[in-house]
Amino acid sequence: MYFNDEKALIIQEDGCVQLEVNHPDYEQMRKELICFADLMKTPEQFHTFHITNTSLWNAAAMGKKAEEIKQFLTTHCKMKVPLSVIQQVQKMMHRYGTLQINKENESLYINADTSLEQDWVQDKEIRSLLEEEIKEGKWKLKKQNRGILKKVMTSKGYPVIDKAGYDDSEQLPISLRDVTNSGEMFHIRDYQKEAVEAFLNSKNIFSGSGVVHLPCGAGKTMVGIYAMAKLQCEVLILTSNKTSVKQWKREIADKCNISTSAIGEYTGDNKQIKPITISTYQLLTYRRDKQHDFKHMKLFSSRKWGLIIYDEVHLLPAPVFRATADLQATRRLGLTATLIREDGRETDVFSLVGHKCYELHWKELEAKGWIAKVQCHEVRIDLSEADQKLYWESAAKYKHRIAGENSNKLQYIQRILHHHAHQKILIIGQYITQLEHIADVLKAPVIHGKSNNETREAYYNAFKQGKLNILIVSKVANFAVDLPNATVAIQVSGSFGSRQEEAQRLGRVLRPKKGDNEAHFYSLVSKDTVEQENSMHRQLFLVEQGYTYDIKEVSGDEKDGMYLVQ
DNA sequence: TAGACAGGAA
DNA sequence: TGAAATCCTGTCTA
Repeated sequence: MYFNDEKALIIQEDGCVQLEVNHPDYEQMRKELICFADLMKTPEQFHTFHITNTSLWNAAAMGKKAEEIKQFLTTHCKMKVPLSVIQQVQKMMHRYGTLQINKENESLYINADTSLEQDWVQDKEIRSLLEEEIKEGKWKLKKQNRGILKKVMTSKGYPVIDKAGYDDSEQLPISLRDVTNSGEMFHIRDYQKEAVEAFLNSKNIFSGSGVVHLPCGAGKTMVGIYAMAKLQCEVLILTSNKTSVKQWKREIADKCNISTSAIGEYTGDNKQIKPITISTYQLLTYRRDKQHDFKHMKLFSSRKWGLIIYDEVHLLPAPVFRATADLQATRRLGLTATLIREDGRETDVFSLVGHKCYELHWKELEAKGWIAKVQCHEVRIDLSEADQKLYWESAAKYKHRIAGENSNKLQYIQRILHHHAHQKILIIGQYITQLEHIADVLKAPVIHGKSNNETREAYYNAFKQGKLNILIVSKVANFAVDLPNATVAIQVSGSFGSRQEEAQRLGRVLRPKKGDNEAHFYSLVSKDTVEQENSMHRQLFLVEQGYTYDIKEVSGDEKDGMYLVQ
């Protein structure tokens, strides 16, 4: 069989694409591939991508053509591209845009391109959501099925473009201010403006709804606020926690000409419903037990919202998906830094909130200087002798923790601290006992879930003001929006293969730095354990964004710390 | 009537 | 896979 060794790709029948890491065109290839395929694995020699229906539609939504993709695959494949892959690309990209939902005289219709096969009509589940056939390629559908139909059709390989528009909403005059409360001049950044334009004019599955994908610290709140100012309507904002509710409220009051009495918090301790209302996912999904209803879901229909903002949309809980399915007549804006979920429900986010309508890769923002340049290091450390015995004798479910708490990690933490002396360093980990032990040895404070607010604030402030250089934090780092930024982050343990957590933690050093604008992210991993496997998966999202981990293998009895200083 | 705290949920 | 964090509510205390 013809096999060209100079080419970079191997393509399998199931849509998996292997990219040779040492190929001279690796970087260029990676950039091309992530436009239409998902990164699945990153072992040392080949990175595996997967071409899926969703990844192809996303490419189509962002303006890519089937021909370009086929051309790219054919040009760079070591051998002949499997026919099944060519067909999938052809079929899915061509299907995109051929099915539409339209509104005529208050009724909803689905219109299909009749030059294509109408096999979707044969599907029982899809049929049950339709009302009647008007003529070939035109079906009437029940209004209440608008969301669920899109979801079902999408999952079966038929993306529908929703052009039925939105219900009338209550108007609310909002404009941006030029000067903030602290007297600073304020203007919106170009990319934030572009994101909102893309959202309002999105021509993908939903016109006028969608997900904006921006790195941590790129000012996603401002994107939401600018969208509000453009739309001039009443807004419901859903976010992940109470600190974030307060932050939205503060930002809106600071950046907009609007009376604070028009902004309401709808949380456990304060249930206001105002023209701008901010709430949490957890309140919405609260119910006493499975026999009771979600009593706060009615917030969705309590006013004529013109826009619903889903902050951190990747965290969207299952019951809110269901509610969102019924909300297709309200404009929706999703905001996220990491549109990935380990439960695979990102397709649901696409089909119910909206497709990705704007994206700025982390590395692009770095190049523009809006975020710091981060060097990622993975330090692979041998298990200590005691832990090694324990590890091999223990059942699988305990191995992750033993590897995470590997006592050899401590000496490498100390070496890294020594190497970055006088810089601001966050040590982040998963297990409280481990963190407390580290805190003990380093004589540094630790903050975890049970630390009260005064303690947290006191340490955060000391850290911000430079009175404190080392701060140890638990999983609070995944949630706390007020956790101060640092120059160096050391991850000592983490939860299984969470790509989101890895990205979140790297985000802790992204704020631009004075001088060379450089920061470091270290991930300490026990060599040849489940932790090493998990860490590969954790890194996938960041590798997709263009980060590379420089890997150092070290053994437990090494006495010199030179490996860090080269 | 505010604050503390336990218990359940996802 | 397991551990930890968060939030909401109801109850108890001062």
